[in-house]
Formats: sequence, C-alpha cells, structure tokens
Amino acid sequence: MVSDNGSVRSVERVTAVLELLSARRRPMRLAEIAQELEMPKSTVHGLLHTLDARDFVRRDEEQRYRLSIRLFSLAATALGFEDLRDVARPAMRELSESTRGTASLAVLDGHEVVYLEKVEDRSSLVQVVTQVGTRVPAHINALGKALVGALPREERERWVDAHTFTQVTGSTVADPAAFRAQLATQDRLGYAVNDQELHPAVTAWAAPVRGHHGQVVAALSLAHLGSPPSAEQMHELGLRVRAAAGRVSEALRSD
Amino acid sequence: MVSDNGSVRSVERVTAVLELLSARRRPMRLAEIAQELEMPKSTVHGLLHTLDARDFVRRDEEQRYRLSIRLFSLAATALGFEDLRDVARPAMRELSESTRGTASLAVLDGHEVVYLEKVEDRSSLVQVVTQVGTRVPAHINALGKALVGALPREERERWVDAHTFTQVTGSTVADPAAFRAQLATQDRLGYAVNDQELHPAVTAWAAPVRGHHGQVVAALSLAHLGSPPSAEQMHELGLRVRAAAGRVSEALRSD
DNA sequence: AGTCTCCGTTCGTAAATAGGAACGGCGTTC
DNA sequence: GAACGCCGTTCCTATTTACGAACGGAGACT
Repeated sequence: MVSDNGSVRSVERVTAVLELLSARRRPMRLAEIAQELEMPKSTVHGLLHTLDARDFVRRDEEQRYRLSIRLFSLAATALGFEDLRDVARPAMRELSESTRGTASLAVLDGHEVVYLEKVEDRSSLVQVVTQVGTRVPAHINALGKALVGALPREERERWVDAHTFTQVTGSTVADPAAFRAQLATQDRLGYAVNDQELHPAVTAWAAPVRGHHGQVVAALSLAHLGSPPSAEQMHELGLRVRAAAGRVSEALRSD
Repeated sequence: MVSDNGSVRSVERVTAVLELLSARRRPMRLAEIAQELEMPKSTVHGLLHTLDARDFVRRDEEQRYRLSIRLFSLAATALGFEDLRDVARPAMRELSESTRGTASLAVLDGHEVVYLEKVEDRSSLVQVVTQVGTRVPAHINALGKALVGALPREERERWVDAHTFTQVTGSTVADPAAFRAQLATQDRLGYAVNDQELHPAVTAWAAPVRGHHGQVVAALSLAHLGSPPSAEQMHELGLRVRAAAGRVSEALRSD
C-alpha cells in the first residue's frame, strides 16, 4: 500500500476493464482495451487471462472479450431483488392493464434511480423505453421523488443540498426550493408526480414500497404517455399507484 | 507470472470474494470473508477497500459488505439481453395468460440453462419458483433440450458426449442415448418437452427463438403445474409454444 | 470496572506483479 | 512474395502487493 488511497492496483484496473466492456456493450479485443484504458498490453493480457479463467469474461473465436453470462447470474441473484420483483409483479400488472400505462419498480442509488422491473401494457402502441438496470437522475423522475421523499428527514435534506438539478425539459424542477415544495406536496398526497419533467409526453406517478419493518425497499410507478390528464384524473391515478404500492408492501409483510 | 497458470493472483482472489458475496446472498463482514476463503484478513481488507472505492461492493453501517446495485446495472445492460427481454415479453404474456402457465425465457451457458425472464399467470395459486439468473442443468429442462437441440449437429454431439446426466426424479432422462432420442423427436415436432423430469408436478414445453440471421439467441418455454395433460393437450400446448417462439423470432427480425 | 475476545486496520519485508521491449504469427499492401 | 503493420504473447526486473504480526477499539462476559 505505497499508493495514496490504499487500493490494490490490479483490482482497480480489473474493475476498469469490466466497466469498459459494460459501457461499450460490444466485444472488445485486447489491444483496444489496452489503448482505451491507457494500460500496457501485457498488463491487460494478464487481467483478461485471469478474468477468462474465472469466467467473468468470455473470449470468442476472434479473440474478442465480452462479459460472461455468469456475471449476469452473479449480480442478479446476489441482490435479493428477485424476490421483490416476484412479489411486486402481480400488482404492477394489474396497475398497468387497468390504466393502459407502464408500471415500473425502482430503487434509489445515490442520486440516481435504478430500474428493477417493468410491466408494459400490451395494447399500447408507444412504449416507454426504459430498461431494467437503467439509471436516471432522481429529480426528474416520479420514482426518484417518491424515494427521496421517503428518506429520513435529515438524510433527505442532505440529499437535496448535495444534488445537482440538471434541467431536461422546460418543466423540469430546477432548484432545491421547488423540489422541496414538491416533496412536501407529495408527502401530503401519498404519491409523487412527474408531469412532463423528463419528457413532454410523459406523466408519471410513484409511491414507496415498504418492507417488513416499514423501511422503504423500492418505489412503484405508473407512466402515462400522451396529452396530460385532467386534474381529477391526475389525482385518481396517483391514488391508484399509492394503493398498488400499498398492496406490494402488504404482500412483503406476509412473507 | 511465476505461478503455473499465468493468472494475476489478486484478480483471482477478488473474483472469489465477489462470488462468495453472491453465493451467500447476504452481507458479510471482513473477518468472515477472510475465514471462508482462507485468506489473511489484511489481504481481504485491501481487496474490499478497493472494491468499495470502485463501487463494486457497498459497506453498510455495521461494516458488512454486499454487492453493489451498480454491479447489477453493469451486468444487466452489458449483455444486451434487455432488448431481447423487451421484445419477448408480449408473446410470453399472451402465452402465459391463455394457458394459465408460466412462460420463461432462457439461454444456454455451457451445460446449464440461465433464466433471463419470467412471466407468471396471475390467477394461478401455485407458482414456479425459478428466478431470473437461476441456473439448472440443461438435460432436465425443456428450455435446455430446445437449446441443445438447436446447436449445430457436430457441436450438439460433443455436448451430449460431454454432459453428465444427473438423475433428479424417476422420470429424468439418465443416459445419452435416451437424450439423443428426445432431441430427434423434438426436432421433428418443433418443440421440446419436459414431462415430470425436473419435478413430478411440472410439465413444460420449449422452442428456440432465432435472431436476425437465423441464429438461436434464446429459448422460450411454458411450464404447467399439476396433473400431466392428455396426449392431445400436450401436442396442442407444444405447438402454441412453438408459435410464440416464432412470433418473438419475427419481432427480432423486424428490429 | 476489569478482563477477554473478536474485529478492522497498519506496518515492513518476502513474494508476486507490471510493463517496456522483443518475438512470432497472421493478414494486407505493394 | 516480400515487406509492412497489427496483434497476442513471453521475458526480465523495478515496482507493487501479500501477509504475519502487532495495535487499538468495541462489545461481551465475569
């Protein structure tokens, strides 16, 4: 540990290799990886050889490396989200079908929302493109607002102070004060709203899902595509999302 | 590279740590990991510190480590399976609802089947417990049979020769000859069957899904719980699964 | 309150790795 | 078909890591 931060260099580098392979979303060759990461070929060679031997990457016949399926299994089973997804799916399905919208399940990871599951209405022609594993900034997203709003008071304040409010559309909440006002409103209503803040054609509602001990484990949302609903409809749909999230919470409790 | 296999030791070890955290499916402390893997605490300390710094693991307030959500995102988005899942989901949903069974999507990874997606019928009380990311031996599984059957002739022969036919229930196919006979049958029918081989109460059908250039990208299955259907029903359901897989293949082609 | 035990962390040096340079193979260009 | 360019791989030693031992702190038990 002569270096400044106490990290193991070869481990830092191997994470960089995995991240690169993930980000590029295509197989890469040794020389390309070495060049991209500005590492000597011989070094990358050793890392890739080891990752291949441990089946974290696969080498195809053209000597291109890609992340292994086993890495997918490893990450998917480890988090225990699979159980949550299974429990939430029925309620998401009901919500999606009865409203002809897209239901999503997500967790907060720092200042981003990570999608865990998605249920789309079959009949709708246009579909929300968000994929499982995708990340979006929390402040432009109903799920994010619901999750931040559910944080303990002090933690929530720190979160808002630290957050960078990037503007995406004209309707995007752009400053901490406006965001705090939204959190207060949604706290009263029991559901969060995102009205055209991510995209002009998207309106969404979200509410937190709570586990055995009342702790927030995820948030559930409904996204509606098209012209914005009337005020009455807005509230009606918000309540439905809140109810669906409540049903999932109950189902979790009776596990 | 003084060692025998040319691998980087710290990388080998870091993969072992990640695998352990995945396998245990719960947060672990430094000392426990060190003991389990028979590594010195100081070594594990360095590895975990680095993994934490790179956000591959998270340390909670009780100093327990778990795999990060980011690792999930990394693996999920990298493989490009998300697109496939999105395309397959409508057909899986239709299949599941019209038959009141569980539809699954999987790929072959060596001698195991890895589940990518699952759609359950809401109305059924008993549900198949397989989760996304799970692995099962290919020969006791309709998805596995469909995928192996779709391999190029030569590769398929090598696969069967190399496979270990573990017996799970009395009905499990236990030898290469019987397995080859099944592959021949399903090749004629266009769908694979698993009749009580994994579990006495489970019957399943599966068919391959093909991508742009006719290559097999996954298999789609339907699992039925309860008493085995009649011979007629068996065939009828098999054809439905084949049709559903065909629809997914077509949808992939028109991307 | 004192002792015991177990934990995470730090330290120095024996052991392993990183990386420049050089090698041999393969496909392409002239 | 010779020369070139690019690639993966190997070699050797300066650099970095591994790890036994020792430290300090936090609980648990007496």
